[in-house]
Amino acid sequence: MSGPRRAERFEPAEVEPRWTAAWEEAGVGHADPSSDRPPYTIAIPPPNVTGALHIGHALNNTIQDVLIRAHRMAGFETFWICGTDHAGIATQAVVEKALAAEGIRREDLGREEFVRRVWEWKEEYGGRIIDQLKRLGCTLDYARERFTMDDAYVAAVLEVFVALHAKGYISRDRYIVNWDPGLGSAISDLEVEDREVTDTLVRIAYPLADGSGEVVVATVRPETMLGDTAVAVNPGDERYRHLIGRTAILPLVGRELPILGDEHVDPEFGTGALKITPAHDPNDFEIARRHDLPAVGVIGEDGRMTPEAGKRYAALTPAEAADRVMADLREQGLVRGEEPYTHTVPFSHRSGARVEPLVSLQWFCDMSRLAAPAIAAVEEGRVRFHPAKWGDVYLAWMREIRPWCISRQLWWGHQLPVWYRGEETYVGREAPDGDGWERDPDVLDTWFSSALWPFATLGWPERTPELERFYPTQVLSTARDIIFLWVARMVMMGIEFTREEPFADVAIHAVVQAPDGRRMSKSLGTGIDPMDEIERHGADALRFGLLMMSSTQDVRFSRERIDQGRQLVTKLWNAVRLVVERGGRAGAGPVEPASLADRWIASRVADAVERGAGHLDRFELAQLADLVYHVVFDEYCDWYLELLKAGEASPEMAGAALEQLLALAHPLMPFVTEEGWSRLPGATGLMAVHTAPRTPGPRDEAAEAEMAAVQEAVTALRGYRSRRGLPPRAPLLMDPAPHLAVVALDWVEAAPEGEREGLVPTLLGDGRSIGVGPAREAVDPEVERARLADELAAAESELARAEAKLGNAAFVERAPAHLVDAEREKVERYGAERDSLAARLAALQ
RNA sequence: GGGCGCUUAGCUCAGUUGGGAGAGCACCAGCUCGACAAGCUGGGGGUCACUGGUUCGAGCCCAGUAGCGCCCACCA
Repeated sequence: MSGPRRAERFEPAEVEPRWTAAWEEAGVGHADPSSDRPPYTIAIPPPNVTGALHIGHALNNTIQDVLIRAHRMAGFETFWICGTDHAGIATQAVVEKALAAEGIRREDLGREEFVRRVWEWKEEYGGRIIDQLKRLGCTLDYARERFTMDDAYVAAVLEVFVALHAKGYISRDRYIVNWDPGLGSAISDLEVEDREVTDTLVRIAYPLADGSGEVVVATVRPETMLGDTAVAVNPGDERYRHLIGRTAILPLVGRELPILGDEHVDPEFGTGALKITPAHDPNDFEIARRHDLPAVGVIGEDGRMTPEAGKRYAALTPAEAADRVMADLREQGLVRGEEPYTHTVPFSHRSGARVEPLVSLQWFCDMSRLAAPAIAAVEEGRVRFHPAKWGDVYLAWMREIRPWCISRQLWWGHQLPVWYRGEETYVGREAPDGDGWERDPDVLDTWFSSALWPFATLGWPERTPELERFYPTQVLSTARDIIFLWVARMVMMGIEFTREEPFADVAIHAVVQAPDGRRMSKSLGTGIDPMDEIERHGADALRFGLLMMSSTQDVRFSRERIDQGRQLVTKLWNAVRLVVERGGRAGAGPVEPASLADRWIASRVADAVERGAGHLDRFELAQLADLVYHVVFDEYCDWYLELLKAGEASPEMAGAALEQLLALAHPLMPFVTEEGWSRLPGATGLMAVHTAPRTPGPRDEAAEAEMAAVQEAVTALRGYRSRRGLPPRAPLLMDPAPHLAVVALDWVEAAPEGEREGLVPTLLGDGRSIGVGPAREAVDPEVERARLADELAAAESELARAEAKLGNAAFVERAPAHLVDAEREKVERYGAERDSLAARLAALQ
């Protein structure tokens, strides 16, 4: 008594880790600078050292692994640079949070001890994402893992800072910056996001000094009036022109404010008179520079009112100060109106706090001269974006580039190579000689060090073998959200310090959103953990699904795509089992086709290989995934393997075609293809380094046309069988030789005389017969009548359509001849079919 | 205020140079057949957002409209 036969199932959880280990052991990802193969390098966008793999990482790294694996198999010496980023703010925040759980503040520890704790944290938890990348199947060069705070990397960062300072690009300035009160640090323009907020727009009367009246200003930040140093009006504004040059008195403070004219003021807005607070508004800051006005800082870096705001307000929060100012103004009868006002307000991307613009002493990098060659690089095509439109976005930003505030008031990061002693300032990697020098406590913006990633990871400024051999890199793959933050800055720094563009192609991929269209984020609870998906269906399925989703636009996460990947994995696996069972082999070299089916599949595989290479060249990975799916599923499995089972194809060709398909699919689904390869007799070595030439064979148009006829016929017969309710077990055999299929169906006798022609016109076109056997089912005349009526209606509709087209003289005259001929052919064919169907229907009545 | 993108089946999305609209999931019907029930076969389902234009012919090209999304700019 034997139970049902059990298929050997593909178990990703068992299979995948095994191959990850095998690839690592074989050094698949390890680059050899002395190799004579052409280099192909990608620098991974370094994930945050404390981070975990999210969907965006999974997609981005799948894309990179596809590119790397495909080029490795194509004979390149591939180097996928591996590493993590110290991610100053994010990492510091994570560690601070952990310390807070123990009731410790970083100030309690002091800087040195705190930084030591961060390093401890990094050693303990820093490798998690690297392990996750291995689980995803990524063949990075793990042995050369880099970190943006490695000694060599730090040296590169300091070298760059010193060099840029020497050229006069980096300097220290007192300037209005985006102050993040939550972080206690300045942040750059790119780390600020606008949010809509409804505030109250209040109108405040400022009395004129000569007692002749008042000027009314409008503001949403009444507490900033304490720092006003002028009132501005538009010089063309008739209402106020006479006030220019006169003086107003700042209420509550008593300061004299010059009234001046400036084109920036919009007469239409508010009252048309603008209070000028140079220390707390970027526009006011500019106006103040133009008119040489002093700045009075009333909000401090601690986020509270300063002594300069006056005793009554000092140490309050700005919100408290606003209330008190309003109360005091009301008391003095100086409030002239209040209305709700909705506008955009800057918030910190980092801490979420409302950004407080304030004047602060910071280090800035002038980007204008760095930008010029980086603009030319894209304009002249040495750096190409895919899709190309992102190049325009890059250029638009670069052409309007502004100074970059690079200093951060944090503890974790690259401390500035700047020393002070009294009034002296020294910039250099080592402290200068002499006593009393103190190092600037600030650190650099994380993106400053990230900007050096493609060459600092290769040992620059040393001329290492890796740098000589693998720089510049070929491709940079990322989502669009860091084009400015990172991509643009890498191009600038790469050109400045290596005289070469750091990469030639920038592949911009989709941003994966939550299934409901919201942003995927842990805090919103909309995140999807890729490791869960791997657990569910395996890394291959996840990789495939993500690639299918990665068309050029933003896309919602769809688990169905991962299911589709799982289907393909299963299909491929079972195809291997069947081919092995039928005696198929790998590595047999060119196989002589033994049948129409063989010729057909060889041609279809050649087509897929060729189109796949094109998709890869154009970074169209979603199309590549779709192509692989269809050639494997629809062509190889649905048709070719069915023909193999029917004895219409040869095991030799089945093995050869499978070898090519496994190689084609391997970069997308490395695990199942590697496992399948290992099961195929004759297969040697790892599929991951399978470099057998995959130049596409010749297409066989004749075989494709004949096979199309067979497919059409078989599909028609299956449809007929199903509509007639005949048993699906009824055999359906094909003999493709020499030119067409002869179909034998033992139920065909049930079809009325004459119907067979309409059923399989392709087959009977040159007189071949259908083999017949005993009828198994009686046909219900009612059902049959209805079916014939439907088919008659369809034929008539087709006929009418073709006749209408041919009735259009312009069509006959101007359309290509083959299309016109096709319509003429249809008129004949459907005319005959209509007549035949009508006759049969009449016979049934 | 400027720029970019999107709108195709119930859902998520493909759709090459303009020549009879596709996939996965979902749905209906039938199938445990010696690769595969994580499966197979057949089927139903679409005003390609809307309006106009170009063309013999438009999902595709052009103009406009509406809705949604993103980026940049940052009139207090």
